[in-house]
Amino acid sequence: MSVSDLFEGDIVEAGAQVRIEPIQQRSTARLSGLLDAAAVVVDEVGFDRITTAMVAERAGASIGTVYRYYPDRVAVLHALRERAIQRYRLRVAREIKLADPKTAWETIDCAITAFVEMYRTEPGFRIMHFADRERLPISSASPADGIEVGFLAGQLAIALSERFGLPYGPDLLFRLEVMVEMAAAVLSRGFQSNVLGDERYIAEARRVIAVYLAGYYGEELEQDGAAVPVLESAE
Amino acid sequence: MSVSDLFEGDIVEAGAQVRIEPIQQRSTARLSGLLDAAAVVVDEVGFDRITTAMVAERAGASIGTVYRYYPDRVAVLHALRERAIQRYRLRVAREIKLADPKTAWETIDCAITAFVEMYRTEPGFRIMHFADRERLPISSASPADGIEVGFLAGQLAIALSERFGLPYGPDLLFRLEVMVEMAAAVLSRGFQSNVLGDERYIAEARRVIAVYLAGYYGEELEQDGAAVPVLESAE
DNA sequence: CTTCCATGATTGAGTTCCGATCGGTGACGA
DNA sequence: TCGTCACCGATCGGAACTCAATCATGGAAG
Repeated sequence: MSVSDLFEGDIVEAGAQVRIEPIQQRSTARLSGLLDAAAVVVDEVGFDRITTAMVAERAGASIGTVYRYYPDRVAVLHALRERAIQRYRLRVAREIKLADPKTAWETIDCAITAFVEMYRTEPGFRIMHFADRERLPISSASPADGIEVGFLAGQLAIALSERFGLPYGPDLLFRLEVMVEMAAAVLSRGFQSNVLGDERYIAEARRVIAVYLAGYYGEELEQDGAAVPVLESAE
Repeated sequence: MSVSDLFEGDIVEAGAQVRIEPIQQRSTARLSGLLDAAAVVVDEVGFDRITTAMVAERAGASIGTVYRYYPDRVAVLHALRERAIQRYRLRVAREIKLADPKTAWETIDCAITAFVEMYRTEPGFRIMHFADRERLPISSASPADGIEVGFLAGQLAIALSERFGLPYGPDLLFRLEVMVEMAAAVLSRGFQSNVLGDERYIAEARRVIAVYLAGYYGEELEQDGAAVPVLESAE
């Protein structure tokens, strides 16, 4: 089983997203068209100001059509987020196939690269960072572990343990969860003032994550010839 | 000049927050009462679902009063965020007075402690992490540096350079900006599933920031017997 | 110290606008 | 050709927001 396969499967939808599953073909196009419109509108006016009318108009549909598929305004945003997550996962998979990572770090780096790519090409991707996550239960792995795991941390944990022998368990999940939060925060900060993404923040995100990973699992790490500060295994 | 003084002054309000500055005393109470109500409502129903009617009722005021002070619904949220920032700054000042930090790291650690305290005691503090920051320009220091600096990073930069000799400049600002993002992200994650704050995330946030700081400015020191990277008074 | 009143503060019914519905119409596919 | 799917948009309910009337305050005048 290839690492990238992990990122290509379907994940269970958390809660009913759409009211009606599309049957005919045109409706599938409508559905994604609505989300496309929502994505653009989000970029244009922000979350607070988005209205269903805007989405409908932008999608060339009527109000009723929006409500045929989504129960309310926020459900549209949730769906947008879900789709963004799905697409991000696919992009990670693609990136992994492309880069063929030989280490755990390179694998994680693929996830970072994919994240940056998404920010640059996917309208409305900011929703990943800014949406109110409280009310967006994500598919969690094992609450019994005393930690709810986001989709990315969960998938990476499986990939890294199976492929590169990192010991699977609460510790790995926790650390990946921390990594995901840190990387997402710094990267998003890089896109806050610069739509193309401030390269300094992007580079720093990579470096920070590399150091963090090395601190727990790695020895020394070379990158571009420059000596990167590395953390020794604590304890 | 004490370090904590830096965190006690007033900062310029970014954009007109309130329509009318309160003159009489009772109105000041009303204003903060409205924000108190908003904070509670935010915690209860989330951002999307908050209504001006809820805020008014919870504050024991009428709808009209809300609109006397705030131009619209989102303005209330913005004001709530501004106040949270103000209170956080005061709390950092208090924490610094209390802990009397001897190193740059200890100073930053005060900011972390204050952040955790705020999460625990200040209703609606989540707004710091979840609000759409795009439309909330914060008082920036010097856009000419090629980097917009958040209030915290800016203040910390001044404090750390003046008190502990860290070289002031774009690099320091950038690194503090990164630190702020990382710490806020990990800490907020710790409060996502646990209202009291998951201690593992809090501890990890401290550790990560300490390591990051040490990576640029520090050597190693001892703390609590365990080898924890700590920053010496630089220079 | 009391009265008085200009002005700040508050109210809540009313207006506008947006979120959401639903019955009617058109389009697909079998 | 008919049953079902998809779409529309007038319409309703409720939330955002206004404003003219009313109340409260605190300082000035006596």
